[in-house]
Parts: sequence; structure tokens; C-alpha cells
Amino acid sequence: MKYLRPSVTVDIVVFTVIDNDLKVLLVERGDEPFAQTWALPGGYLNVSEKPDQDETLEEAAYRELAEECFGFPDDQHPSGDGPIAAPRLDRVYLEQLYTFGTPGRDPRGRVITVAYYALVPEEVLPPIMPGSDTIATRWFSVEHEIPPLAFDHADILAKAVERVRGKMNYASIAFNLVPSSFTKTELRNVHVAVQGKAYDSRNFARRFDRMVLDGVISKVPGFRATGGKRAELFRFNRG
Amino acid sequence: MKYLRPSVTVDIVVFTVIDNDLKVLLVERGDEPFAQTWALPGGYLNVSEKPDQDETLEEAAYRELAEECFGFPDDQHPSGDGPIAAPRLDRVYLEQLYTFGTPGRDPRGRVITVAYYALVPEEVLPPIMPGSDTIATRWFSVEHEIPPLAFDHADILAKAVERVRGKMNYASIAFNLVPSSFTKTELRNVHVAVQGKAYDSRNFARRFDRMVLDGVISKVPGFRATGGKRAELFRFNRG
DNA sequence: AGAATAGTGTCTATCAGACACTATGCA
DNA sequence: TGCATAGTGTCTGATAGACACTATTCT
Repeated sequence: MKYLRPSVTVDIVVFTVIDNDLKVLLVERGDEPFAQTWALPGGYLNVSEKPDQDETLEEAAYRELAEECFGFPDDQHPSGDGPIAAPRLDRVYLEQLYTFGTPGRDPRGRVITVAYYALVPEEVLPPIMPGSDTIATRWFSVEHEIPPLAFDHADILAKAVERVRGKMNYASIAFNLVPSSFTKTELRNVHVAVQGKAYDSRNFARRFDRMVLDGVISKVPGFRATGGKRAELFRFNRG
Repeated sequence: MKYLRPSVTVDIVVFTVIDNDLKVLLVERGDEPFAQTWALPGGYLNVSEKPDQDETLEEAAYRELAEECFGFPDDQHPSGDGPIAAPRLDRVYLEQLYTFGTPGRDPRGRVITVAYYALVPEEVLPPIMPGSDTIATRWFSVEHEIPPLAFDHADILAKAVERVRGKMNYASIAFNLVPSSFTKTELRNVHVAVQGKAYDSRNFARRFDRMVLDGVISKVPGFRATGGKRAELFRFNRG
């Protein structure tokens, strides 16, 4: 028996923290369906006749991320280091989120989408982000300014927010939303932005100090100039 | 531009606990590739020309579960209550696990599989489990007797075990591996079987009593006869 | 000097882990 | 009566939440 095949796409929920506020990257669709509607960046999975030209789901996610978020040209993939000093994808945390495939979620036919989420520090973002096949690309406050979204992208976004909020409590993912050298307050503000609620500075310092004790975080020379007392700098030790 | 479409399948990691041992359901493949090799139950997602005949990913998972685990005939879906008193799928916990799509994972071509895992109490299992298009179906001890598996099913199984182990610590999923009336020791043995390590009876009792206090568990009349002192019975309050 | 931000200590409640004996029912 | 299993209490260490003041730097 022969089976009909659905289309498979990859969508990405890209998060960053700007001005102590959790933001998500949205693109305005140029084509039907949902033309002129905001949507998550994404696109079709590349499937080739020759298996060695196929891409993995994760590679597709990185490709979409590079195109939509960093504005890479199509032939300048993160795997091959291009000649231009491009924003570094190794500063990006990428994780598969969930697969959405309800019939009818795309009016064009049966489309299964494998959703990923990414955490990107503001530090590595390009000042402007030209989309490849889209009209506009912009950061939106997750808390305050999410517009109506195409397809079932509101569900995908909700699931991604839930995942990041939960995972930040037990995994070392907050470091992907902070500069490579960061202050205690900066890291705390990431938690505040993601969870959407205050985090007592003394209680956070206790947790922070424990991570320093455990070698997860190390002090680094220098200070961050702020309006008042200078803040000490730290870095995250991968592994 | 037109895109090639991959095939989409749904695979299920079905767990149960028998004789205080975590078991997984495997089927012996009848067809190439990997004929005569053990594999996770699964099959192609039904995609129709008419959208109203399409099935969701979860429905496909339930369908495979019914066919491979309970031996339902194809036209006796859980949605429509068949005339025969069939094992109840409402006793089954089903959750999406992860989507696997590495090129080359299936030698026939590009196949994306959406993996689910299921927890089924031994109580509702049929004595024998005739597979529909497979030679043999059998429960294997996760700890002691996993044979070489087809495709990347060993990876899928490993991820499912990891998920269940982690989730059992904070979510109410152990109740899906125990009879509808259960004793304190039976529930503890489920934790022991899943985690693969001892759980002090007094420490578990403390946790158990808290759940009774919180109304998650209720005492129920009657006792379970064991070799020694009779054990009190409890039930889980959904919600 | 004043404004702004960094940095710090204690108390309490909850929870997990380690540890061993008594109570009851059945054969 | 003896065997098998159920059921129970305490101490300690780790951690989170609630709570406010002092230290430093810059203007």
C-alpha cells in the first residue's frame, strides 16, 4: 500500500532579552495563506533525492535561524565558516520543542511542523534583520505585544514559553540570554524577564554563589560601569 | 518552488510494569528492511485527500497502540465504543516524546518519525497481543533483555526511559502503571522499577501521605491479601 | 552631598535522604 | 508460632521564600 505524504516544515521560536524584557522574533508573511500576518520564522525541510544532500531537522532549524534572524545568505551556512565575520551560531541554544500536525492547521494541505526554540543573547544580534522571503522581521515583547499569529503559531509560542520558564529552573539556559561576560544583576534580570515576576536579589545571590562554588560560573577581571557602584563580571563555564 | 516530501510515521514506546520490572513492548518486523528484527510498534500517519478523514498525530499513536498492544481490529477505534468489551484506552497515558528525522535512519528514504510513549497498567493488558502486520509481539525487560533494535529505535527507547524517569519525580504518571486500586507498596514498586533503584519505604510513605493529605490519593474500602499483613487500598483522583 | 546601583545575612518552612523496629495476618 | 509483609518516627542537610540595610561609585 502506498501512503500520501504530508509536507514537513520546521518553525523556530527565537527568544532574546532586550531591555529586561523577553522578546520573540516574528516575521510578517508575504505570501498566502496569512499574507501580511505575523508568524514564527520557519520553512520547508529540505529533502533531496540524494540522501547526502538531505539536512537534519536541527540543520533546517539552524538554517532558518541564520536566514531569518541573522540574515545570512543561503550559501553561508554555520557549518562552513564564511569569509565574513558573521554572528556566531555557537552562542545560540537550540532545542526541539514539539511537533504540531493537526489536520487543518495549514489550509494548503497536511503540514507537519517540527517546532524548535532558540535562545540568543542580544550581544550577537545584528542591528537589522533582513528576512529572505518575508516583508518584515521584528522582535515582539512576549508579555505585552504579541499580535494575532498565523496558523497555530500562538500554540507553539505558548508551549515554548512554558518550556523555557520550566527549564530555566533546573538547567543552565539563562546564560544564553546574557553577554559572555555578565554581572549578577544581568543574569537575575534574565530570570525576571523570562518568569515575568520579581526575584529577590539576596535569594538570587545565594543561588548564584552556589554556582560559583560549584565551578559553573567563574569571576572574570574587570567591572561593568553602571549608574552607581561598579558590578563584578563573571562568565559561564560550559560543560 | 516545489518541495519533496518525506514520509511521516508514528512510533510508540509502550511501557508497563510486570513483576516489579519495567517492560517495553516490541514487535518483530515481518518485512524488509530489518525483517526479523525487533522494533518499536509504529506505522505511517494516515494522510487523506479529504482533510476530514485525516488523523491527528495523537490519533495515529492511539491507533497503533490499539492495534499492536491490544490487538483491536482496524475498525474498532477507541473513539467509537465497539460492541466487544475491549481494554480501555482511557487507562493509558500517552505523551509525545520527540521527533526523529536524521537522513538515513530508514534505508527506504527520508522518513520522519514522531515518537510517543505510553504507560499502560498491566491490569488492562490482554493476555496475548496479536500484532496486525507483524510476526510477534512481546514485552521485554528494559533493564535486562533489550535486543538489537531496528532503525534508530534504541535512541528512541533511551529517550523515552529518560523522560519517564525524570517526569515520575514531579508528575502524577506512576498511577498509570498500577491497578485502579493499589497499595502503597505497589505504587512504590512502580517507582523502584522505573528508576531502577531502591526507594526507602518510610521516605516513600511520607511522600504518599502528603498526596493523601493533598487529596491526590484517597483511601478506598478493602484490603489486598498478600503473604503477610493485609495492605490498605487507595485510588488516584484524576485532576 | 546625593543619586543610583551593588552587595550582603538571618529566620523559617519544606523536603529528601539515611536509618530499624513494631504490628498484623496467614499458614 | 513463625513467617511474610505492612506500616511507622526522627534526625540531618539542602534549599527556597520572605525580609532591609550598608557599601561603593559617579555626578
